[in-house]
Amino acid sequence: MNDASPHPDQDANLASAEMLAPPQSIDAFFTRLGSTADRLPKRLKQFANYIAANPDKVAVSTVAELADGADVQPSAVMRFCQEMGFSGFSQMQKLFRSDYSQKWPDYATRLAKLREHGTESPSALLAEFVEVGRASLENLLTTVDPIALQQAVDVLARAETIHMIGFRRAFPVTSYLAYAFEKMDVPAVLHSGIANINMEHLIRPNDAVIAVTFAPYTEMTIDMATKARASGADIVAITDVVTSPLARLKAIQLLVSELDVGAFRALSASLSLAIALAVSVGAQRNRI
Amino acid sequence: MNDASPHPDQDANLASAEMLAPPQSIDAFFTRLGSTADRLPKRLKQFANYIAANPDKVAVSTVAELADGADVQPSAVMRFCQEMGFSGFSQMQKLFRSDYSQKWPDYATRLAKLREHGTESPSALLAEFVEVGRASLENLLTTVDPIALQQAVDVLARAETIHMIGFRRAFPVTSYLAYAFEKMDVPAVLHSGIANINMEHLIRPNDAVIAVTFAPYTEMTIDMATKARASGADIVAITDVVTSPLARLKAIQLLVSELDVGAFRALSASLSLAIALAVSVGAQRNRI
DNA sequence: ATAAAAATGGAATTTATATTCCAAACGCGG
DNA sequence: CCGCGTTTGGAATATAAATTCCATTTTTAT
Repeated sequence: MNDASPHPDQDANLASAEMLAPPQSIDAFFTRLGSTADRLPKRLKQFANYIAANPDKVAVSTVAELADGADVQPSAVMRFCQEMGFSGFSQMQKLFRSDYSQKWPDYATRLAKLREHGTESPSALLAEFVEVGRASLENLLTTVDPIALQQAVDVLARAETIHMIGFRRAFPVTSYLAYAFEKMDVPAVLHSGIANINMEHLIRPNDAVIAVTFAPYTEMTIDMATKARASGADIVAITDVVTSPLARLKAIQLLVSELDVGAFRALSASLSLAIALAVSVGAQRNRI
Repeated sequence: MNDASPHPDQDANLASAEMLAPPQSIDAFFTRLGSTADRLPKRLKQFANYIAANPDKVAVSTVAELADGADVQPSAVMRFCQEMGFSGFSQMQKLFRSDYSQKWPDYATRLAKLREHGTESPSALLAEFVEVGRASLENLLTTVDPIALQQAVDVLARAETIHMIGFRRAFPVTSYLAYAFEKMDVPAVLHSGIANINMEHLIRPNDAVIAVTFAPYTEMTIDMATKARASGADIVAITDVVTSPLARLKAIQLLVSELDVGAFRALSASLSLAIALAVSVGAQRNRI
């Protein structure tokens, strides 16, 4: 923006410990934090991240509590406050406290307000997805059969290699599974369909497959799962209804009914199921 | 409870200073206040009215400040607290403070406890992810700035081509964006990093970039976003805190603070934000 | 590799805040 | 109008919190 400014009183231009007016608002505070965080030493950055993630705690906590939460020393908190331009913690807390009472209108009323403003604005749409996501998550606990889930975990924990199949709208689910398995050192292959190479022959009898697909079902997912089944692998299906084509394969079915907003859905429930599945499998494998 | 007692120790029957269990929730507190207020002496009633009218102040004020606001003496505040069953002001304030952060409860310790209890069944884990997902979704509405969101939509609707960058745990988000944009015929490129081909030079000045990364930030995402910025493209950042490295790029920041379960998170909030963003962009493009 | 500078952790100190105490004021029944 | 229990204001004390200080460790530059 104002690069030619002769007055170098911008945050960015301040080399270091020069005294500097304290932020006058929470917004100003976080703006400055964003532009300063890089330059901060380790512990101060650590604390900066903590309050960036927990801004609501500042108003109602003591230095010691915050320090504890961020896993730093109280003195580091003090240095941070001074680095941000405050005289000390108390002054900074005063800022957060003055902003605090404005936050009283809770989630419910905020949502209602957003709704009133018409479904035109992106925020209203976001509110829709949030609401639908919450509902889907609640449903998830009733649609997923705990026994089936346990079976799925057993099967996957026993498998030599886990194969993940899922395209288009299901791909975020499989790619997150792939990430989780990799992080836990579980041998797993993501069949991404890149270059149209079919890696079906990689699937061996002692392997297991996680197939993810929702109506309208992707042809390729069904195909690949069918072939995998033929070669003796177990199938765990993450899908939407019992009548899904995957049912025919004697797959262990984990059902997710995700609600739509228009033509799209939030995928919250599917992702949550997937990650819970992955972590359980990882835990069970390492336990052995 | 104690049925043997001939003295019913209900609030209503207590004439005066008998010790009495402190309220366990804000609701319980106000219920008791309502049934006790009449019996209180003048100054204490005066103070009761004050906090009934300003409940949000209790968590962030000192005794002296509240006393001042209600125009009573600090000692009156103390007597009030004790009359309500608390040991003193501090205990009462603790209740008000914990209730506030109830919106974002202390999951870290709660999860630690759960893990000690050995509740490692897959269903229990799933329940955790569902719970955390719900909390994250609720928070999403407070962390995402509606104005920034609108800006992001404008920028993306105006762009010739939209580029999506995000790897590892962020990849499910970008891949879902890619799916949504494709379905709405919005020209968009998913930079997947396949074959280590850098497609940075594809990014032209009239394009826009959606960069998605969460701590610990993926180097490549930052790199690519930086280069894109250098070639004049606008950046929309989906990230976790303002201290994110993407802040430096004058990006439009959409903040999602997702809670962890162990080393993983449910991604519910991030996905919801992403799809709301995509649909808004699609709608706005087609409107023109 | 070494010295200088910066950052850190923890204890010591200062300051703010909660809490208690008591004398004075008040209201009430005689 | 007087005595007695209750309530009140304000000062005194105890407690907890913020802030500073300094010795030790870590990083940076030479």
